[in-house]
Amino acid sequence: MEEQIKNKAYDPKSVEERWYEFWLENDCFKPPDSADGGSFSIVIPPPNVTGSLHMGHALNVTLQDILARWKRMSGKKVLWLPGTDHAGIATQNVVERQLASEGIDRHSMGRKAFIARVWEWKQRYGGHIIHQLKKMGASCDWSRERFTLDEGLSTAVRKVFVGLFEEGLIYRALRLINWCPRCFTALSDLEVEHEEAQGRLTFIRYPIVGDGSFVTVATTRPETMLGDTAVAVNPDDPRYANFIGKMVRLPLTNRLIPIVADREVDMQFGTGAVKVTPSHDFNDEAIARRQSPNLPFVTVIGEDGRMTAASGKRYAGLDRYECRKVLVSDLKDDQLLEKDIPHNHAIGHCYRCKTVIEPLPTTQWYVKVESLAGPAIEAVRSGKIKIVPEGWKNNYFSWMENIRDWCISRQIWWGHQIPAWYCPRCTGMDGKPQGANIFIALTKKLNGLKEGSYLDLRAAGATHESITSYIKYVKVDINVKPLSGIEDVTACPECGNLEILRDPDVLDTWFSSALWPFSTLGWPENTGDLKDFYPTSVLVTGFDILFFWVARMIMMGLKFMKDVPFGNVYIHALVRDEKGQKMSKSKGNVIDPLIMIEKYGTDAFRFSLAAFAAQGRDVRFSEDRVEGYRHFINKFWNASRFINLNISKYGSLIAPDTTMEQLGRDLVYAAGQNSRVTGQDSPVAGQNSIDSGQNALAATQDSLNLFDRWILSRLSYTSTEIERCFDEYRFNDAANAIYHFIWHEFCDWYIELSKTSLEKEDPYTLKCLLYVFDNAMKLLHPFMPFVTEELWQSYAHETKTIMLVPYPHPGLGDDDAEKRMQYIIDVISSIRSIRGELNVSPSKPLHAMIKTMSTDAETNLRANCSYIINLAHLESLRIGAKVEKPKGSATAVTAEMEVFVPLSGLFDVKAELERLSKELRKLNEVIDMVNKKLMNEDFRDKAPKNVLEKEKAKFEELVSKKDRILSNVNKLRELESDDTQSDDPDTQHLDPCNPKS
RNA sequence: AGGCGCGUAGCUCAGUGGUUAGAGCGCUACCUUGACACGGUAGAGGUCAGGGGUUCGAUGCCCCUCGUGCCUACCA
Repeated sequence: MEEQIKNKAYDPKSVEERWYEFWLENDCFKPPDSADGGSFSIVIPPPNVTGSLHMGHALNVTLQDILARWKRMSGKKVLWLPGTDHAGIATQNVVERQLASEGIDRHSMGRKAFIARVWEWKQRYGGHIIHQLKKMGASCDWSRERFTLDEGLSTAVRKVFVGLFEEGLIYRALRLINWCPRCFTALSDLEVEHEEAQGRLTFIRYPIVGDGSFVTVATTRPETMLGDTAVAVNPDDPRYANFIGKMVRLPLTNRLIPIVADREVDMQFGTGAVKVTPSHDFNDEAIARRQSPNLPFVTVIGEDGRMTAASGKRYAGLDRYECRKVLVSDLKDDQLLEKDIPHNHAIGHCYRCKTVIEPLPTTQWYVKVESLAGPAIEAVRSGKIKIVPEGWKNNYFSWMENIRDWCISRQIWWGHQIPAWYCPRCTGMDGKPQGANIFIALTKKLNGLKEGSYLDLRAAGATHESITSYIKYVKVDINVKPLSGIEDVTACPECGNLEILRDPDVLDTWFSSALWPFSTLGWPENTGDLKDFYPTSVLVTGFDILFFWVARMIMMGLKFMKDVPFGNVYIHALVRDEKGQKMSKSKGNVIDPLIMIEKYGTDAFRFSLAAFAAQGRDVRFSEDRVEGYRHFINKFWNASRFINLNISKYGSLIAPDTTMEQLGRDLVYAAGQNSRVTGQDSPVAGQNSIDSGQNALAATQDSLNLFDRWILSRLSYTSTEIERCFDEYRFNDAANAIYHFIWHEFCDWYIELSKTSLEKEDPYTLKCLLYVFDNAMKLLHPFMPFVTEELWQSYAHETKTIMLVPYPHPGLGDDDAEKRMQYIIDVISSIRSIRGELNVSPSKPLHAMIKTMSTDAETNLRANCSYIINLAHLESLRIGAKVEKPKGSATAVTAEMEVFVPLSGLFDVKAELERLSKELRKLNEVIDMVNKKLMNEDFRDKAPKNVLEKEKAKFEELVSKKDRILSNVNKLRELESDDTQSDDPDTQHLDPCNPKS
């Protein structure tokens, strides 16, 4: 406590690490063995092992931590399960880059050694982000941390793969896929980012065989013409009706290709004739498959993005873009280039490396999603899964309803290797021995061969063992039949062959992520965690992975757990910079969360994120606001200093060594004795409900002072509000509610008022201060775990951490106290306003008189006049129905009273007249408006009665107020013409607060 | 091209079919008052994008326009 009193400012650095260690040592993040309130679980969206904390993570983690801490304090058995995913492509890229700097490539070191190297990297650097999550204060149960390549999770992956495979929901297919020529792997549709770019539309003449005329086609990718196998026109296009069935000579090659008809050809676009390159365009592939017989596929671009041998001698080996230039110039030379005009279109890029993707025909593994999507759609439609904010539901549906099969194989090494094997000895679907259809490249020559079919290599004398140990890559033709099983397949079930080969591909990282909500809880084992925590309560994530991850988790959860993976999905915004731009390294507008923490402390940073997390809106992050919330923490810190100072001063009012818990019980006990507070419910005991409601306080009106009652009522209201906000994931509203309560109610008013009653040694005020502050710390804790723990520990408590203390529950309000308090606030504010606007020095004590218009107002003001005197800095105050306005006073008019402040001598009549007429102006505007409404017959007839009544009452009040101001104005006018501004004797001998005077 | 969202104070954003539309930051004036200058008090500042419509009543609901952002899409 002494420590705290010394420091006028909160210093987060000296605090945060200490308490995080403390929580860990005391196992505060682990779910208790039992809890009455049921369980609450969240699995973290696993960040990439390669990742380091960015704003998105920071927001994501903050929101989850708020929920976890809130639910924990609310008595739930909370599990927040952390972990990372292995991020196949990204991680492999990182390590390959590292290797490249050492002059090594992964193929030369071999698969085994490479994977060992990645693990090494992972152990060394992979924990980085976990460390950063801890800095954020994340209350994850670290003892349950998981990694998607863990043994347990790999078992789950294996089981799911085999299950789906055996059911025919996983299959291999040869078709066009998105290929990244830099990452050297297939990508799923989702992993391709489309970006609008300025390109060119090239019009090329294809000579028609026989008649010397041309058909002109338009293309954005001229280099693919080398792989054209047809030209397509719409069968209804009269321009080309006679062309269908004719042959054209493909320029720059000697190939003849047909002109075919296809309904999908858009007659409006380009020339209405389209070149068809089935190997390099999804659309063309579809045309090719619609033709009968199917059009042939000629692949002219290879996996490395260079032209293949099939493109002809002149172009083979050229980069695809280089080839484009050469080819266009060649066409020009041949007079076959009609025109080449600028053209905007969308181009797909690899989401990992931004390289332009190349559609290529390859054999890949797919998940047939249609049957999985149905139930997943239904789960959301039926409300079994609630998506918040609701707007995202539509996105979810529209994607799910048009979902396409999911390509899950990746041609990389880091990941779950596909559990599929091939027997080279068995006969394949094309009638050949399968070994002839398995192509293998080796890292070194074996018996004179560096590559060839498995059969070729064996025929040359290489053993199965030597082949498998020197594999560089393997390509398994679509005609080869895969074998799969929970256990590794070591012998061909058909022919008993022991010399079989494993599929080299690994699974898409999202395949394992899709199982995350149950694989992390121990599935396929039947664990206690699964029973306790599945389905999880809520998934907190960004919308950017709604399809990648959320949708797939729902499908997999329903399929393998027969239940949804989570009840709620809270989708939060993207964090942008203050200009609304997406943060990205290339733009250089990235704000590093760790720098924010360093500068302002974790609590201020977390609170900022929560306060800006309005639903359905992006977060525009600006550092100024973080600073603002650091000020808020400081305010809170100093409120605590104030309380501690007063404990030192007035501690004798409470028993020595009283804990906060005891204090609460005492408050109730005393209440029972002298009827300060009635009721069975203690404000702090029991469920910790804040019972300041009518029941509890009915008998206290004469004993607890107005302000104690008022602040208890505000606390109660705030708790109610916060609980409602949390329930609806309105984090920003919750943050604002607590901010407003602490700063503008507790500090601005209650602390100021308490100074007066503490001077009178009112023990209840001290107790209320402590009690309300104690609850404020609890309310704030989920947002600001560190400072609240630090402060909480400086008070005597019976429990060891604020983390596990019951969260304040909503209670009843005290309307009577709120209404009375409003009078006091109005009076004090109006006097302050007079002071401020008439430029009266704050240090000058004033006299004031209040003419009351009801006995209720009068009693209320009299009971609290010492507070008014202190807060408005008065020398004297007279209250009564008969108070007359002294000459030369400034006035303020409120609903039930008039306030006069005699200001002879330091009084600028003009300024006061100005002030009053400004108020009159405003008032007149409103009166006009209300009057218009009331004069409207339709309004009187059709508006609901209560609204009508309200308007009438409002009108009366406004008019009365106006009259009173007017009369004050008139008196001032008289004064203005009166030169003798002598001191008013009335103000001289005022007896402060004496009702009789 | 389709879908979704946004446009409210100088800035960032809340908000609601019916009180004089709010907050934070910023701004202005005054104040070093014993919790806090990372503070206090008092102020200034808004045709709620524009135009129609529904309604007794619209910033809120509907339509259109303009501006802006995002997602989805095989127009070569």
